[in-house]
Amino acid sequence: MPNLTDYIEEYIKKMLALSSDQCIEVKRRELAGKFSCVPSQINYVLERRFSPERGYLVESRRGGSGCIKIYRINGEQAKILQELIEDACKNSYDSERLRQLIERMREEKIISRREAAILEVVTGKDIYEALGLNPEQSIELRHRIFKEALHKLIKPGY
Amino acid sequence: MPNLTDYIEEYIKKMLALSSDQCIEVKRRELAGKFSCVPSQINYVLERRFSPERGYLVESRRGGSGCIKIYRINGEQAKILQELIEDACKNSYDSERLRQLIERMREEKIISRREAAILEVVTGKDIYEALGLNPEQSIELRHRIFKEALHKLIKPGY
DNA sequence: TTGAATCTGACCTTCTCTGACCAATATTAT
DNA sequence: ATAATATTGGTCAGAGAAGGTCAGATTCAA
Repeated sequence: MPNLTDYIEEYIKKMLALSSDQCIEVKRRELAGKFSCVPSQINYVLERRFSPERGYLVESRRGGSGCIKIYRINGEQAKILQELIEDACKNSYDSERLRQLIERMREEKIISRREAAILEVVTGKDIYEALGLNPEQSIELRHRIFKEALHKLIKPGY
Repeated sequence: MPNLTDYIEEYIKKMLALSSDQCIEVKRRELAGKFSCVPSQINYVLERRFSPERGYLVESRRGGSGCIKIYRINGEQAKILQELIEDACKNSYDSERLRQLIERMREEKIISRREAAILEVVTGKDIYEALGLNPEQSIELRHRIFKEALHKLIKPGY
């Protein structure tokens, strides 16, 4: 009944549960070997079942003794991230609201201080007003930028 | 899991930490001997892990009693960024040019991949075109956003 | 039956490591 | 002094070892 992807997912989750720090390291080839499948199957599983949206982070290194690291980001963080994305995608926050969101993301360590700094600058109203955009355009643009940036950041691989 | 390069990097960093003045001197052969590898491996490590972009400076002297000096430097990144910014500020780069600049900064490790992703999104032309801005406004805005974001990043503390 | 999820394989990129050969500098012999 | 030699470090191409990507085949479920 369950398929290969399910088994691999289950296996990884067990490993994570056994790990002390919510973080495991695997070799793609080895793991694939353990399930007698092609290595890229592992990528598929990671993409589908261990995405940021589901509360996981994946990092990897190529080359000799390369590996794949899988982190569980704490449930709170994951929830906040989802909220933020949904929120931000619904509709136009004013610049103060956006600023608060960014601040919160930084506090929750979803983004770094530098990333927050960039986002604050590019979603601040000063830039747009100085250019003679009307308020509607300005809000729309900030909103758009924020959304796009967030989408980029939660993409697998980032 | 760590590989030879990691070990050598770690060793050098420990030495640096122990040094009083953020500067150490090593013999390439000796160091290679300590890790049972070929001498050029040391060059590889220095190139990959102790680049200026990562905040290090390497000097060497050949010949009898030659040696390699490794310094930890501060503020070098800021200098590189300053130059880039000045260039970008003088010449109003188009979106492709900006993209290349961002790419280069990422390659040089001045900004992270995530930071690069944000910058690429916010300076890409797609966002502005969809909003019906005329080309001049669009260019001006991208330019401004890029400048502001970078200025923020090189502020002390970032 | 049809569209989404799963799975495979061919090909690609990145990182590491080695070895042969090159370049520079100090030391020693003449 | 000058030339020869020894001692260092530098460069580069290539092999090998991971992991990544993507299109297409297959399977599954509505």
